[in-house]
Amino acid sequence: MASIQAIRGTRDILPGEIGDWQTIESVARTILGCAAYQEIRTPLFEQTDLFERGIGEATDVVGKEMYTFKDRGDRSLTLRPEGTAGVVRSYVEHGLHAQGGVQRLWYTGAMFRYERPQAGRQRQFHQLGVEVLGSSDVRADAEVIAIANQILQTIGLKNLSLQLNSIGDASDRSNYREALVAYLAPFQDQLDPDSQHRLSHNPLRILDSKDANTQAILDKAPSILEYLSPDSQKRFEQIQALLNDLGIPSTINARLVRGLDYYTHTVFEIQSEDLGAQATVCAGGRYDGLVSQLGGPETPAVGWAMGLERLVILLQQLQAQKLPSVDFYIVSRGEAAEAQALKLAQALRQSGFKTELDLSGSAFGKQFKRADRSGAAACLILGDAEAEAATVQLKWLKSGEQSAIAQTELLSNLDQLRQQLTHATA
RNA sequence: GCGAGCGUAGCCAAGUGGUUAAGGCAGUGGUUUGUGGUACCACCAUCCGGGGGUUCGAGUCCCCUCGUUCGCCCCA
Repeated sequence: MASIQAIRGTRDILPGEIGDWQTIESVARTILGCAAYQEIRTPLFEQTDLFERGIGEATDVVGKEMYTFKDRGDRSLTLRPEGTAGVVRSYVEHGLHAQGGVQRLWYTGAMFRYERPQAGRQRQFHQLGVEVLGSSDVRADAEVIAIANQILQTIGLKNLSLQLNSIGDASDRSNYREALVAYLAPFQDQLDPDSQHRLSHNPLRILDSKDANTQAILDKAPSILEYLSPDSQKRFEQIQALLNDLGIPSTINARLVRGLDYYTHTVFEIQSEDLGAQATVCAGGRYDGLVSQLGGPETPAVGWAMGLERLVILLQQLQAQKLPSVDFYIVSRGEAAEAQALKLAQALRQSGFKTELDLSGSAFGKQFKRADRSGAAACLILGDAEAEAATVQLKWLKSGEQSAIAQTELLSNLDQLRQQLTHATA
């Protein structure tokens, strides 16, 4: 194809589906506002180093999925593959911790990962996420999960499940890692190739393997939950109790480990039954070590991110798109009438009516046809006679009732008009 | 990065080697130069994602390429 098209893994969001995006954003904005979270906007690209140190060099996201390039000053920059690292960098750089207390932040925007595009996965995609910085209270973990849950419920999504796990602190994990490797070593030959490789590099991720044989071997493997210290254990029990009190059902999944290195203790995912292989709609957890790792003071933190494209897919599954209809469709013919029609349209718009002006100049019959298709409640008609008398024909399209009214009178009785509109559309 | 499927107009879609590429929806014009939603008529792909090859002849077969879908990896 000779014409230029959007590059692989990117997509235009056209007017027909923008409503779903706006629904999701406004629901989230309202809920986050009520929970006293503040929006933060950070740059789309950062020093490459930030992601390498923050996310972990051994992770796939950093190892093979980053959009990294040199700028003209020979600096290595990377299009952000996720939101947390940038938010934490900003938090440290601007000394937000010095403001004391807990910082509750949220963000939304485009993220970039160089992956093979697939349903629910693109190279440029959008996330909405929250970060609570400065609290180690278990209630913070519960709060962020409750908010995620509230957003998804309010949007109207069904068939979701919350999976919960604890991966303990660094020492719990290193104890467990040893135990897991000790258990798996004798089975090394029977593991799938990826898992064999991970045995030496990142053994915990073997738990995630979808290979049936590997999973069978894992059935008798030790569980991370048996290796939690008493403190970690207590945390995990508390979070479960809190969610239970909040009436949020959850499932413990001891094999849930996340792909980014910075997580500690609580990790969770919310999955949908109605998506394909990319079923995770929201994921997150606690990351107590990240802030200090990026040069800030020891700061406990917890957060999550949602994949907006995936939410849009789910939203589209459960509602037929209905075209937004307009209040008034204005048809006109003749020089004077056309000029008056424009003025009338502006006046109605300024008063908050959704008003569409027919610009075609074609025959009245054609204009009426378009008026009908626009789904307008009423049609305003201006021809030579109306222009002369400074009146306008007001026609209710559903009933077909039509009457002449002075333009000034129309504009001075807007409240009444508004009432008639709600009746006409009801 | 790997495996498999698909790619015909804005959308859905027939066509499986032989002159001019069905049909439906949408769109545009008309019947109707001041009144719509129904109906009827007309128009709407010199071309089958792109490039190359086989053939007397290709949308139809082969190769490459791009895109897309599903899965793996991984992830939101």
